Amino acid sequence: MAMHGDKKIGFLLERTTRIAKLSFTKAFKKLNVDITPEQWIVLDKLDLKGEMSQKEIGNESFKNAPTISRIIDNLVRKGYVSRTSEESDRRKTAISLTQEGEKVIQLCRQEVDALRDLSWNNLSDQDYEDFNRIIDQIFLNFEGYN
Amino acid sequence: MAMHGDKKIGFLLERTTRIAKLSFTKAFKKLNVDITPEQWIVLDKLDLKGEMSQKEIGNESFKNAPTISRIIDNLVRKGYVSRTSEESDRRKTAISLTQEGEKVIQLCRQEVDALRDLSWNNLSDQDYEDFNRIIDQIFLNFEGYN
DNA sequence: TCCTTATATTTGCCTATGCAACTATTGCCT
DNA sequence: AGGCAATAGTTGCATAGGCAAATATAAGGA
Repeated sequence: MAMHGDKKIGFLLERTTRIAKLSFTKAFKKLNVDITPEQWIVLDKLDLKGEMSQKEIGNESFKNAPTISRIIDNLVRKGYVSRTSEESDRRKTAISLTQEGEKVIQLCRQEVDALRDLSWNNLSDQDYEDFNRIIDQIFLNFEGYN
Repeated sequence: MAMHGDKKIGFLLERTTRIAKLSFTKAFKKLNVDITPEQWIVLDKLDLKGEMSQKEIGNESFKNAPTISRIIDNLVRKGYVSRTSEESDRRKTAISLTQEGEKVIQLCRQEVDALRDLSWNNLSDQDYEDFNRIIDQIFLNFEGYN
């Protein structure tokens, strides 16, 4: 395998992740919706799956417990989700979308999809498949190191 | 072009970027060097290019001025770089590696290279080229949105 | 039942990053 | 020269995220 020095993996990932976040941030601002990309991820998960515990949200979005806890704090403060202590296991809190939260989903869904499609401009279906495969493998490689 | 909903670009990027940073963080810890991946990026740039202004460092690493300012603050506090006001233009500060900073580079270089190679395990040279091309195009696509 | 361990969440402290506002210089134009 | 715009850097305030420690609750074993 050849050298990988000319373009640095960390740099490529970091730079593109950052501009992706910025783009989504601008999209929400354009729509006059006061959420961040991370908050969108949580709202979107709740929309797809319904009520979830913070632990479940964390597992599915690969974020740790403190991070999820604080993102939920902010979403509760904005009135987009609500916390309810679960009866069956009072360690858990059930997180669910409020009506306001559902409204936010409605407002943003189309633009989010459009932006995701835009990110694949000038790239083929084959590129899409390759990218998914490669970035998953890179993830696994790092996972093995940890 | 087909739908891109099943795997979400933001998620793929974010997850892999995060584990990459974590891996580098652990590598530095293993070496008993108290730097972060971001601080490494700056030290590495300075090692390659010699004295640079904060603006130059920011341009090359795609970080904004406040971020660079604070990363440099931390590196100065640790004694790995020094700030000198430039004579020709006193708005600029010349940042340079200290001897301690050079020592850090020496200590880490090998492990950083090894980790970068490891990230390409089970992937071909073609994959490497494809990934670079695709992620660059994704970056450009988002850049057009902004 | 009592004790130990595991799990879910929260909080404190730190770095990185974004935006906006502010300071200090330099450059340019009239 | 005088004044205004551009440039380099810093600082305040916010979110995200990492680690470690603390709290609350549940589960399992002696």
